[in-house]
Amino acid sequence: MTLNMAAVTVDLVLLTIRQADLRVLLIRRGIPPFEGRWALPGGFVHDDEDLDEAAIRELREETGIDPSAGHLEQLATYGTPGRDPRGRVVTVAYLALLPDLPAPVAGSDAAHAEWRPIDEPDLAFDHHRILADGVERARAKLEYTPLATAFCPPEFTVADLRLVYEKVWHTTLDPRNFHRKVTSADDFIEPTGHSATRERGRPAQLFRRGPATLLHPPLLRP
Amino acid sequence: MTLNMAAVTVDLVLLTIRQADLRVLLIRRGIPPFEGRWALPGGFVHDDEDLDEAAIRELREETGIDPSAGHLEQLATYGTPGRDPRGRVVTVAYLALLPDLPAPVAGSDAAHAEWRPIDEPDLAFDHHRILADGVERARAKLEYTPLATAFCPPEFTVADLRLVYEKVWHTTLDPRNFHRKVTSADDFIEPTGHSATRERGRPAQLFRRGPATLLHPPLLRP
DNA sequence: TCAAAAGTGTTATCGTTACACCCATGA
DNA sequence: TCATGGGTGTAACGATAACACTTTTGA
Repeated sequence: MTLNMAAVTVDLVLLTIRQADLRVLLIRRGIPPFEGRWALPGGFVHDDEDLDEAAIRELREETGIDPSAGHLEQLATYGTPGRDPRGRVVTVAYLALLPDLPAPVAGSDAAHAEWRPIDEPDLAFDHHRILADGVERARAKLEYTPLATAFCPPEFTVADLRLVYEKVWHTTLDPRNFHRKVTSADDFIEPTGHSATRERGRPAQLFRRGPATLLHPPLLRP
Repeated sequence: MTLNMAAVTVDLVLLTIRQADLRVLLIRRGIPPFEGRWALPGGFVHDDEDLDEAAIRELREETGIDPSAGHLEQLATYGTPGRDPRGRVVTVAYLALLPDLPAPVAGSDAAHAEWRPIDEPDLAFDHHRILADGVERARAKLEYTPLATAFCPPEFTVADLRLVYEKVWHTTLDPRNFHRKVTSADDFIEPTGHSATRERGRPAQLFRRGPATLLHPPLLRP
């Protein structure tokens, strides 16, 4: 039973909107291999643990937050021989979309964790490819699902939501048409009755996530 | 290095349109566990082999065809403890969309392979869930990608392509509007100049796959 | 009163749907 | 000639994009 065996890990692509930019949580590696390089957080899957459970546990360890605040899904699995110089390691990557946390990176065995721009170069292992796949998945999912709300706090304005789309897609959207589209899409967002005043301008209504699981009609990238 | 280790397999969800129905290739298991039950084809990933390579090898072994004839992509990974009674087995599932093969199931260690309806009950392991995920992925991908052509032979008619959509989505589509939509979508299909006569009716133009990787505008499920 | 952001109305355009209609073949 | 499926035309409808305009706040 030793042939065809591999170590199994989960790696996390944690995305958030922070300081008006799309960012990913990276960890500065303290030990070889790739010592001193940025890497995705992750760890071994325990013997009695399902893959999703391992991803949730790692998310809690790295950020201290519950996945119900955002969104967590399996991304893809990477197992090229030699991707880890220590031996055969197959990693199941997970993608999380998270609100900007007031309490960031609480844990943690991750002493040097930071929210970094998504174009950070020189990542450890094949993490550049995993990150690129995660970002592309997030971009595509924003079109057909209401997952943009996973980047938002429990109550948010239409402008907050628009900023999510603009930063993830790296584009600009017409605020007036965007407003009409998201407020008229079935069950996407629901008004809470409250409103929020920013520094300037008219106060905006606050919304929370609606029950929709698919966006109809979709919001297509320009 | 023995903790957190698992056997790694690939399982294949091979879909085709056969006898005017969406079908999946299943294998009748000859040995325990689940002896006598239908299962997805699959096998162990070799020590020097990438995951995609293992999937391609298994596809060749099970069907004798090259994946370039259709489409092969990673689907998802399943690793619930206890999913295989023999021990910890993590399986990376792949989804293939294939044309109806004149030479089916050539291989093979799979003595009892058959193209079965996709609602086949009582599959081995957690293969019911994997199959359901594969079918749903195929349904979704037909909306936004030109992958319906992967179910077709190198030359096909618009009616052939429409049948793919109708069988995968389990619905009916207006032949006239479908024709206009697929012939006007950018780079989806290209006329070969040939035409084909069926038993009845006017001969139809033959097409081949175009270079598009995304379908614009998309073909949404009714 | 002004700047800034929220939100509504209007119009041209495009894609979809439903269906009338014509075309090209085998029997 | 008729039945059958291939393929085009067209009009009503709905979604989108561009942008003029009104609303509500802080400074």
